[in-house]
Amino acid sequence: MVEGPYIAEAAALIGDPARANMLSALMDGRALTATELAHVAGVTPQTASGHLAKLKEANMLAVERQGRHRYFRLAGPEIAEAIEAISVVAQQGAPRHRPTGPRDEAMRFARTCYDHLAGQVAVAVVERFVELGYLTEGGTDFEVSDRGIAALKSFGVEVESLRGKRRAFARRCLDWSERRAHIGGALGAAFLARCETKGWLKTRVGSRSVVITDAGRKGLSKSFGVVLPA
Amino acid sequence: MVEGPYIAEAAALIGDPARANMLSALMDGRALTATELAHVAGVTPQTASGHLAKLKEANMLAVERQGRHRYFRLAGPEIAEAIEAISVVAQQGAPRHRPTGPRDEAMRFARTCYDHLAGQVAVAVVERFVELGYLTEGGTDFEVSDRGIAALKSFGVEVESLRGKRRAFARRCLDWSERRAHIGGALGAAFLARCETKGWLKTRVGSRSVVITDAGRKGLSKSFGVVLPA
DNA sequence: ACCATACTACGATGTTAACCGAAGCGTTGT
DNA sequence: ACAACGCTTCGGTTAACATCGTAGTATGGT
Repeated sequence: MVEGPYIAEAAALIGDPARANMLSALMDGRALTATELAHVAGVTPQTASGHLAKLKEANMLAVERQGRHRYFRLAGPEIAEAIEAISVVAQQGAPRHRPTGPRDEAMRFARTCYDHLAGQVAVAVVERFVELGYLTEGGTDFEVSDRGIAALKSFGVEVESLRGKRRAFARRCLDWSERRAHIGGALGAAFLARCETKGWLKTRVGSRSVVITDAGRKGLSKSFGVVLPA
Repeated sequence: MVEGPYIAEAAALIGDPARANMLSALMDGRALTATELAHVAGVTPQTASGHLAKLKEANMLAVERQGRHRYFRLAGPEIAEAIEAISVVAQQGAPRHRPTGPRDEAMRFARTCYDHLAGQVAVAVVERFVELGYLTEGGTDFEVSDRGIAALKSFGVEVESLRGKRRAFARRCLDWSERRAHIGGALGAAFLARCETKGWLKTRVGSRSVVITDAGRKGLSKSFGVVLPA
């Protein structure tokens, strides 16, 4: 079992409160500056700089410089998945003071996961799409049927143009709260983006939770027959 | 983002080399005694005792006492999944001295994951089963068709008797090395157990890697048409 | 040219926790 | 009853590391 130490190294990196806060803040897939991350972590910029260097060294973060800013984002979906998996054990791990506040409620209902939609809404959409025969679940990814391609096209997402990219096309992403799969990858990102431009969903800055507008509820119901809980 | 600290707590627990070694050793789902775990971790029994207490406190491990021994095992499949997910980022994280020894080769080919089969062999079996229409992939679990139930019955696994249990029936479990799903849950465990009693597979003590016997190669090919790499 | 901003490098400090030795408790075997 | 074994608790030592203050470099704005 030579892998133990390597696992420990990676886990220890996530295991610091400041770094965990930074990673959590990046879970929506956006890129944040070093100072912003210092703020969410509750440490000074100097300290944050050190943490970010370590996370970058371990290839957990990717960095992009823009003028005098340095934007950090998660290096890939695998990082997000690992953090979600840890969330699951952290959740059931400690049955102590864990006030399920309104924010948690909102998070459960709809949130971003890296750059795609997650939560009850995301799962409801996937289930409906499978029901309609738009999607089938194969391997680690979803397959989109011809009917699905047509439906998504009329919705405003060009499936074919997403395929060529290096990025996974329609990855299955396990939902932290629902424990069911939702759509990640390029298709998941495109779907979320399209919902936003249509005004169906609104993302709030500084939070992963997503608000469904009235138009969104009606649209999801009318276009796809998706039934959302009240 | 109130969840950061909780994630950090869980990750830090996994982030200690001694504890990571213990958890790795338990990844095959067996239960080990405290002293055995002390040995694999490379620490004294006193130190191990402290670590085990913490892991138990966090509900990552379950304990069972038997005489003067205390047997520890992973508290559930979620723990195993989290560790696998961390393995993925640890893998791609550090491209330094990582000698892919023969043990790693063997692990990639066939190993146990908690209590079911993983690696190239496991993935090959799943793909073939899907191809034959025995399985379909739905949500977080697989569905077994009538044809699949019949085939498994003649193989020696009673699918129906597995359903009632509290445990997930046929969970999709993402493969660390292959990055494709294989069968976990009660069905995965039953399949592995049946392969062992038939003499198709041999598990080695103290290692997660699994050996395929000649009978196993022939049997998998003959019964299911599974093609294994040389 | 000047200053403000964003970030990084270095050094000092303080806290945390892993570790082991010694000793204690409970169980098993003779 | 006694010894052996498995495991846990306690105390003290040591090493690692997160943190911040000071100081430095680079970029952007005026």
